[in-house]
Amino acid sequence: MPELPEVETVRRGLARLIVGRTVRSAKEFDSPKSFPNAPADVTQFLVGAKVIQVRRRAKVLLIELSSKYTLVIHLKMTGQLVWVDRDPQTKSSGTASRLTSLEHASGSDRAADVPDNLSEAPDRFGAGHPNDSLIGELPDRSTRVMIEFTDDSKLFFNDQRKFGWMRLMPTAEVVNLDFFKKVGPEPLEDVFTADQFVSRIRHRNGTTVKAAILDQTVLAGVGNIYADESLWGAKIHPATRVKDVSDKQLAKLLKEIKYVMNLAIEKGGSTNKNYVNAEGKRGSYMDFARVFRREGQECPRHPGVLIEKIRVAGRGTHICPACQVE
DNA sequence: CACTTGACCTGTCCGC
DNA sequence: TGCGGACAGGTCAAGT
Repeated sequence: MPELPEVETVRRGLARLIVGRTVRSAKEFDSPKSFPNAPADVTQFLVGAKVIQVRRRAKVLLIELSSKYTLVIHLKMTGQLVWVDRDPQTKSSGTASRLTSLEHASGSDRAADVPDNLSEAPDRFGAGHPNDSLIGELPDRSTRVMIEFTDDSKLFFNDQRKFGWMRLMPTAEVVNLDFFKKVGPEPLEDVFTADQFVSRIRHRNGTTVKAAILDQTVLAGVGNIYADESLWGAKIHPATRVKDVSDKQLAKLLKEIKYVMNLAIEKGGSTNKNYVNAEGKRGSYMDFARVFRREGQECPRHPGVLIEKIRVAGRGTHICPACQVE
């Protein structure tokens, strides 16, 4: 799925595209799997409601409605939230300009925290053209929910693997979800310090450092791509036990997590395969990735040394055997 | 309790 | 070309 930078990119797009719009109807294509709310709830709290704001916590999107209900959405591996204007033919020309800045979310434009030795991301050319659309005519076979607004524009929840979910619930009850009770701090918030990170990750001293940063209760938002990218940045082998990583190395690791996530947000996220933003466009971080899905290519720090793919924490894992020694 | 593995699904790619 | 198996950005539940 989308990891934190991808979900944040979708959030920013939705904040621009759907805030202020009013829901006319909602249709679920594979009831009740994706959207199991009772039809009566949908009628009462979704239809007729206006979108107030779009928030994010960890990898979860929260679309707040004027009905005091919120759509809570987790995209998991292949989920997409795509907004389509009412007339697809004018999509490219009309979409962005027609929608003036309804809201700019706070803290959006913080500068990337760039470690000095990594001030330039390797700009090897990847396959992705940042604005390529991966979306054809919607709905398609992966569409699970379609929400139509009163201006005839539509929001599609597509999800090929059907791991994702969408729930309509009272806004006041969102904080009581088990996931939100357990999930760790937001890594990009300034109040989350290296000391806190070290203290939290030390509770996972017995496992590998990669498993620990993928653990959403340690910190929120790291997934497989940014785990590999940040561990390479910090020159830590992913299979190293947390107890064998020094506080200083862990502080460096957090700095790298912040760096890759900020860079990824700047690049509109990573499109490995399915991910698209709220306008159906891919992200370009993969063009800047140093190790993720680059097995067989040279390490940017070690010309002649090839990146390897191994398995750590049950996940495909990319390392430079020269800089990341267990 | 801490940690690891399988399950959830569909699609794609790779080797035989 | 067809078929089986492995694998894919996440998170739970069940197992050790």
